[in-house]
Amino acid sequence: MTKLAKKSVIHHQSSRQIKDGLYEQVARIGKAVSSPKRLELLELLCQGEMNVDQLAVKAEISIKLASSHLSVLKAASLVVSRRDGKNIFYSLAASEVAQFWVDLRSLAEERLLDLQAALSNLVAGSGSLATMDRAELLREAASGEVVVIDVRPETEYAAGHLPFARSIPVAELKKRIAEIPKDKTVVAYCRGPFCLLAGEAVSILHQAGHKAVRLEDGVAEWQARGLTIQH
Amino acid sequence: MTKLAKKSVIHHQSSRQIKDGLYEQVARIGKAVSSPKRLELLELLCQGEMNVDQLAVKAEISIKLASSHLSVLKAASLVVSRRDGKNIFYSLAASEVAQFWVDLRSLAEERLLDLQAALSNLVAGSGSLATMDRAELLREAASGEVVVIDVRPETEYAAGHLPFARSIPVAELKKRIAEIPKDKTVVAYCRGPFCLLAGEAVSILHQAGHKAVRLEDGVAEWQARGLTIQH
DNA sequence: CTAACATTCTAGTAAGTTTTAGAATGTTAT
DNA sequence: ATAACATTCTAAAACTTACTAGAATGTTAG
Repeated sequence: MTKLAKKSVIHHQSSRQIKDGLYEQVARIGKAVSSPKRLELLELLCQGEMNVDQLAVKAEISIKLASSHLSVLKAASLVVSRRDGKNIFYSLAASEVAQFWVDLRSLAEERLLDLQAALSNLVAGSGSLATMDRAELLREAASGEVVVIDVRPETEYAAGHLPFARSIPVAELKKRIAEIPKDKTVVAYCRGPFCLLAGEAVSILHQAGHKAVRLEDGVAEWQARGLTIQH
Repeated sequence: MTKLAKKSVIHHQSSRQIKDGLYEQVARIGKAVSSPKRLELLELLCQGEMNVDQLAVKAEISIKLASSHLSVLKAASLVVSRRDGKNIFYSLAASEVAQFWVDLRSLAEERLLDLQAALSNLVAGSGSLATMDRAELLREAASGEVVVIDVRPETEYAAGHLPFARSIPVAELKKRIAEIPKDKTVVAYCRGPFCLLAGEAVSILHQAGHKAVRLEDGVAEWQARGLTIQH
């Protein structure tokens, strides 16, 4: 009656314990996305399947650290892995994860003034494509009025890209610049608003006398709007 | 040239530093939603404005702890506060925050088997309203075929509720059960899928010989589907 | 077998989080 | 002035995280 009373049942959860358990589960996802490096890895995986080495190089961290972050993401069921020969390839566990990354980033952009400021600095450098909406862009790309180029590494282009886009990785842009017609506006895109590749590409194109603008969307943003991706 | 060279510029950020800064900002939101108690507070605030004391009581934590969690949410710009007399009332900083809570919880439900299992235990107790879709429910509620009751505390009902819903807080349900017509199906809802109030209400109604089902939606879920809330 | 890819274990440092508690402070209503 | 509401500061304990490094382990291709 005194010490042993407690709650009189042991194998039955109190409603408080049930609730705590539920919120704790959701917090697992929150914890998984509470580290900047894990978010960067997640965004890279939105570009398509990659092995640990590619992820580590692109995120500029050690393989061991990448591996441990990836195992956290995997424990939260946000990513899955697959072995192919010597390599282990990671990919998003579901398309909802890409959607969630876009939602999370959008919320952060809406709510955090620091982030808005940082992004407007980036945009100031290379004119962003604010005015043109996606349907309009699609129409102009289809008709050939504008040239859409995907400046990510070619493997990411191969894993999925915007309709009518051509692959010209930013690393090859200078030597391949002759491929781009001088009389048309070039729309360059990369991994999304946080990626700097499209900005670089626009600078290079401007220096070469092209009319070029940046599209902030990447494939994840494009898909999040319900638009289709080409393979 | 040796030690001072480093990167030759001090007031100019490297592209790595820029990126790190961007992801770090987004991680601020992730950190804010990485604690179970903060998530519970966020869900409570989805029900409407509340002061610290109400939040602390409902989340079953001390006022001081509630206060410190709330200041974390405020630092992440997810909530705002307002003083009214002796009380400080917190509320969501924007409707996008409620939408984000629903998105985050949905992702967790989709990805985490543990959470699915915990929820199916809850649902097993009180038959959930899986079959009826929202438009259908709305029609039946409008025509009076079903009776929709909001079993949250009355102040939460007053802050916003589903169309055609009547307020009968679960604490008063037993003594007010005569108010409910015996010949109609009762649909009870509360704060959302993680809230146990509607389940309790359904049990009480069943014991009293009523036909009753639970609607898992709360106002946040209802709004997240683009449906309107009544005030 | 060897080399390449990746993970795991151990271990350590550094830093941050969650929670509780006591005391002090500030604001507002009565 | 006093009481109620809420925050802030301090401190401490328990815990978790991020990162680095070295060594060992496991898997697969050739």
